Amino acid sequence: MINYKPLKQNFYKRDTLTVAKELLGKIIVKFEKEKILTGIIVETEAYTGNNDPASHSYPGITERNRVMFEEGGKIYVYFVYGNHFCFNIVTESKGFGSAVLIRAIEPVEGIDIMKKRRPKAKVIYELTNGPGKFCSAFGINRKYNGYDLTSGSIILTNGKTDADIIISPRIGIEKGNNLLYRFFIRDNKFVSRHKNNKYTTLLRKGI
DNA sequence: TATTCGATGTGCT
DNA sequence: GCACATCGAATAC
Repeated sequence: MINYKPLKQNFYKRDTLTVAKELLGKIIVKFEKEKILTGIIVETEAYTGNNDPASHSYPGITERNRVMFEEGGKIYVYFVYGNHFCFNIVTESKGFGSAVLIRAIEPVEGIDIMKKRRPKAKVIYELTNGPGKFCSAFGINRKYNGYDLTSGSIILTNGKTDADIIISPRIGIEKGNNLLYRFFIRDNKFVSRHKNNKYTTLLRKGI
């Protein structure tokens, strides 16, 4: 088994849009009892502390969004639509109120476990091509809220960085639709499907 | 294949 | 009481 080296906290304590973009291609690793789950991050969304009306942090600190205001490198998990969890990575400095939502990953290790947790998935990409699906496949729930990504049972590590990326409006929100805060890897079949691709912009990663 | 819609729990007004 | 960073079944074509 590979000895994964966690990204350090200074990776997360930067501008949220930069972190959201650079998270593409990174590997998420979850250590379970005698098992390991890994996957490549292929789709993210930024939720900033800069006058972003769609961000949970927008109204200020509450019991739910408290972790968003902590220092970059923490996990923010919340429950949504009565059924699903969403996994976010807190960014920037303490008090800032910002995070990146992980919307989709490409499974690498532990696919047998993911299939057991998502028996309805007919093809591999249905295991993790959406924020709720990813959390279900990885067994992520509210107990991970507030976890430290640099020293716990979930870490990120370096992966590929040479793919093209696409920027678009965020999915499933009403407010802040004008902001191009969604990032995903071009032509990757694990990206969550959605209708409007007409506002997307193509960029080469690293610019 | 594309679009609509119901289920569901919790945070916040 | 209502909105909600979703999913998947049902419906319409």
